[in-house]
Amino acid sequence: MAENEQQQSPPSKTSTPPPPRPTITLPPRASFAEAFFNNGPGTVSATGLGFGFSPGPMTLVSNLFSDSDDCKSFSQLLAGAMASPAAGQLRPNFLEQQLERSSADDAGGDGDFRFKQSRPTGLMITQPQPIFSLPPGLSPATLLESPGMGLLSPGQVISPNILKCPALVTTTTNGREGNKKSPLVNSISDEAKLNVAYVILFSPFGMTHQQALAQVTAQAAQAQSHLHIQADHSSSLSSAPGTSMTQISSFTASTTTQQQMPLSVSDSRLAMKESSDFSHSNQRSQPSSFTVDKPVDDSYNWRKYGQKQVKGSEFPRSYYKCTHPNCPVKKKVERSQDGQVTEIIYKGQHNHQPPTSKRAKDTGSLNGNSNNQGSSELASQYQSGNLNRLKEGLSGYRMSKKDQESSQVTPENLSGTSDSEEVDDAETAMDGKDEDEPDAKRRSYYKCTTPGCNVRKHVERASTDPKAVITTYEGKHNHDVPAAKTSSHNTANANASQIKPQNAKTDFGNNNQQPIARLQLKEERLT
DNA sequence: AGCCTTTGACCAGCG
DNA sequence: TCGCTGGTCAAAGGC
Repeated sequence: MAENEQQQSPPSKTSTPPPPRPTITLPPRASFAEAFFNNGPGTVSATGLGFGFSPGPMTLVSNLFSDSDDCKSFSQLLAGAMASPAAGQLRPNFLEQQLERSSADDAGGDGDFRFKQSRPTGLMITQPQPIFSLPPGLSPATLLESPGMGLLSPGQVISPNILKCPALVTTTTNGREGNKKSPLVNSISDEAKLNVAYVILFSPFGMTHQQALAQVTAQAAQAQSHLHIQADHSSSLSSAPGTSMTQISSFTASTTTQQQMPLSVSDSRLAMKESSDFSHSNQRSQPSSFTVDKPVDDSYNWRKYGQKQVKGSEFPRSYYKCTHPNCPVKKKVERSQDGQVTEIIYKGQHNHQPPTSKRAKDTGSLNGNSNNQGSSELASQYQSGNLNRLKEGLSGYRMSKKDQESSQVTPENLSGTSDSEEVDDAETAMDGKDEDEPDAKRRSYYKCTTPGCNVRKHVERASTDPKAVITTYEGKHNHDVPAAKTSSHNTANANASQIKPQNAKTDFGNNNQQPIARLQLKEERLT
């Protein structure tokens, strides 16, 4: 860390110093163990159905929103998912689904990629008190529309507390590669970036989403408390490293990931944070000691071949190549001075399977039985499984010339594709997976009944636990949220209300704030 | 010995 | 053409 800080002295060349970013510094939170094992009553599933004791990916996300007072770190949430018996039920294709849907969401083709298509039209944002300020022009809605909220499903009740959480995955679209500016983002102050909890929706091409998940999971071992809310006028969503943060690591040291964003199929952008392996026996809140400059653990071996201070980025960018012979994959990693990986951009596609045996060093695991390792192994397993088919299907996405050249597929590039086909492919692939899975899931499909609205919802329930639900949305509602009405389907809201009755309003001090509206899941009925 | 990181220099694209 | 910038090379050194 210190090494990084020292070596990354400001470049001599003049570069416009980025405006100060709103920084949220969190106080040390409860131990990881507490958060991990005591999944309190505040748990709300993303779908509102509640995962209860068996958190899944969505639960992780939900937890972000369910946690009322004390922010649980995303790491904690992830860790919880991995440790849970339901971890095995973690939809290996969950992220894929998100990917699919998010991709499909872009059918709008307005060039302004947002995950908003997946967002609820009226996400309810609850907040006990103002926690942070958003830059002028940045409304909560904007926040939620950001890719960072890609996993948020309609109906979720979101607590801005999420914004206090150590954020995990962030995305950036900057530089020459993805300078898609969104009107919304453009309205945001320069250099302001949004750093929100971002569950790996997209993985790097050669990397399965499971691996991405594994990485995030590995990161779960690292409790970090910092989050920047920044709006980057030049990016749909950027990762913003924390310049100021309260580090709360409950684990033993080490490295790995965090993730991120615009998705690429043959190439994705991934923002990962270094994560720590952890041992359940050591889950005290304590200052973390990050091991910096270690390649993010994504099951592949990388060799750093360069580092540069990139203009527009306050942090140096490192260049890595996959060490596998003839593998063209490269990745760019930006780290903050505190060692946090703020952005990872993959380029190319691995032409090989991930190394079967993890490098002993890559994670810096102090106990050879880290989650990280397990995660990687898990990822590898998935890698060779049906997910590959899904990935292959994804590779069919159209890429713009630029992206083809860079082997990157940003969400923008996905627009115009036959999302329905892609989704179908994905679903087909997943169906095939089910056949192999002893733990069959039940796949329900819903469609918004509003005329002309093509939003679809896919609800998966574990056969073994009806409460274990993963809901993925496809498309964007082209209509307003129906008038609020009591609905048994509006469980999310109900749950949220139970959990945070006091957080009935949002106070971001933003004029663009929209009236609180709770998504009516009920409207989406199977057709 | 092999692999990796570091780091200054070089190159190519772009305005 | 020139300067800026991002990306890459490659030598040196460390582990």
